[in-house]
Amino acid sequence: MWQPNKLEKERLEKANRLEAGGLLLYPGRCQRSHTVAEAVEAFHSDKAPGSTYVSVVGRIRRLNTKGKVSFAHIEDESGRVQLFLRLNTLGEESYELVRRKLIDVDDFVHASGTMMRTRAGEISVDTAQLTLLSKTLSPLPVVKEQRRADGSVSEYGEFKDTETRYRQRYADLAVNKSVREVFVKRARTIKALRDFLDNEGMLEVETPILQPLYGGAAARPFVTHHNQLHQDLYLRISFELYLKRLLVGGYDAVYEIGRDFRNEGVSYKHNTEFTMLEFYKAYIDYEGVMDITERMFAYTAEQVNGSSAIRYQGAELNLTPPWKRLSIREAVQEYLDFDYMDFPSSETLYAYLQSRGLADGLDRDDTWGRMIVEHLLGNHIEERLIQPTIIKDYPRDVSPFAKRIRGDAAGDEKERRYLESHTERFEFFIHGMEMGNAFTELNDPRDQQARFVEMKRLYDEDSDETTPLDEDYLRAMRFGMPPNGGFGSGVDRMVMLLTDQDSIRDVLLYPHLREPAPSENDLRGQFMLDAAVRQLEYQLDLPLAEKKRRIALYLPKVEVGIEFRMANALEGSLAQLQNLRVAFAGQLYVMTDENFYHVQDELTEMRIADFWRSIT
RNA sequence: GGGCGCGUGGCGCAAUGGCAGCGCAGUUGACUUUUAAUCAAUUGGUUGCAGGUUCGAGUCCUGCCGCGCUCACCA
Repeated sequence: MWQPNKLEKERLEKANRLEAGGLLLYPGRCQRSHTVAEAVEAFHSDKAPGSTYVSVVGRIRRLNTKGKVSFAHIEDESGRVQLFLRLNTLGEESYELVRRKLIDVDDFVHASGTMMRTRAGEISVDTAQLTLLSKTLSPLPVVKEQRRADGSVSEYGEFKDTETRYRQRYADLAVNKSVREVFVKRARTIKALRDFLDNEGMLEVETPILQPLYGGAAARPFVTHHNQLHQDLYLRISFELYLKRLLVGGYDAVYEIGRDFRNEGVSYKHNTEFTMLEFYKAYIDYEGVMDITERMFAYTAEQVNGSSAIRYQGAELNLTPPWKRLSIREAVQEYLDFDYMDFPSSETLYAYLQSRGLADGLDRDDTWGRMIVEHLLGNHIEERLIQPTIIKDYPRDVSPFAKRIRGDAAGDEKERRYLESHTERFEFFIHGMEMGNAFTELNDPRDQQARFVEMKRLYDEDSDETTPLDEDYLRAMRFGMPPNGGFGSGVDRMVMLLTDQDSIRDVLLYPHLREPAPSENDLRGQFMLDAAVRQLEYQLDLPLAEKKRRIALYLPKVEVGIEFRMANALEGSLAQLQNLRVAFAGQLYVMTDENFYHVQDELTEMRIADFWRSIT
């Protein structure tokens, strides 16, 4: 339950006074003739001064009450404009609302009047009519701006506590314009990607989010259950297998932009759910995908920021094609100065890396491919790939859906082994961050089946790397899948690049956060209700209506003061309960999964640890 | 999950273990061209939660909760 603080009580009081005076606090409609930006524009193209009459709406962001004349800035999505509020123009009654500050900063208002310029030079609405559109009961955080002579804006006071900003994104957006701009650019990014892919002749499709079998990537899935069908379902970790089935169905090229879910840690570049873009195009290989990738990134950057050269975290990045392309083998040669093909097994490679002092944090039981990709590339090379770089030709055991590399070893044993153990796959990196992944897709059903089996042999059942064998996917492939190139990329990371944000959370409107501890008031209410409901549910066999009646009677009698998340803790471990202190009067029953305890008939206060001891 | 850091009025921040303070916002008053308006007065706090050490804890110790950074994990 909401417990208004001092500021909120003041606003509630104002709201009551306004309402008592017959004012509508939340009228259903208003007449808007211009957006704020249009109103300013109209003033500029105004031939005769004072001839432009506008009705604008917005939220009050600044209010300067000064005797018989006042100034307010209102803001709508298009920008801000000043309201010039004068007793003579506005009239006694309306002006009184302003002068008495019954209309506050943060309220939504409607203002009508002619456009004018104040003596200080600011274009303003000479307000003749001011109407409240929505009364704000909780004030937003205070942020003041100063516009300097050179046009730059500096802020005084900020709303920057990250936790509150993420949990109360609406307040963050309402106060921080730069945050709003990020999400405008995000929308433009996704639109640009769609436009680009549509123009490439690809068909946008939608595939299941709930899948009976997950696959297409190496990640732990979320599991859920369909009650009626008695079926476990996975939230997808990628779209890959469903999209490629569509190429079997006869589409030349398909793409999907949507949400993936991975049950893994969060970081500045990982969120449990994130937006993925995947496309598959028949009759091209990974070289073709590279070309599309480069053009797509350059195009999107141009659409969003007006240039394919961008500035990210102080670095100048040029997304203009062509990008640097090199094989992972060449990358290791270039950055770490050795040829890993000289160490063709995980044992020999590990021994060599140890001798070079490069084995820190490396698991000696890892597969050969993982040592190269996860360790050498991931830990030693990735962070140095600042300008867009395509790294291609990956070891096979980490690439179960990519086609073997082509080429002629010409009798050279080392080269023969290289060709045999590598696939036509590439990842690309910008500013040290992996941006996407692509292959010449495997379309030989026999090879694909062998890969599934091989993965099962190489990785434990519960390893992230393991990919469940998908019989239906193999069946689809047996019907004939055209040769094709596929692509997958994290859209959030792309938005990070284009908006110069260093955390994925800043490009997600609602990033995933832990459940916060509920306030004591919430707990009090929740606990009282739980206690009452439980008492009735388990002690009395009554019709629902009677239960409700008794709950209503019972509630006021229960006086509970607790200082923790009681509801959750009761289902938690004993250790979690140690610090709880519970005080209650009246009859109270506490439920756990197995037991049902009658606690006390009279006032009791004890630590939960003691309570637990007394009943076990 | 490990390490480091942070948590103090609505927001931003102070406080060698010794009276919890400042700015903004708010409230009251003055002001008919302000724009971080100004001037005068003024309200507002169980310092994330629970224990402990101490004559005395925002500060030190322990546990817990949350957030950030980082490592691990991770296309």
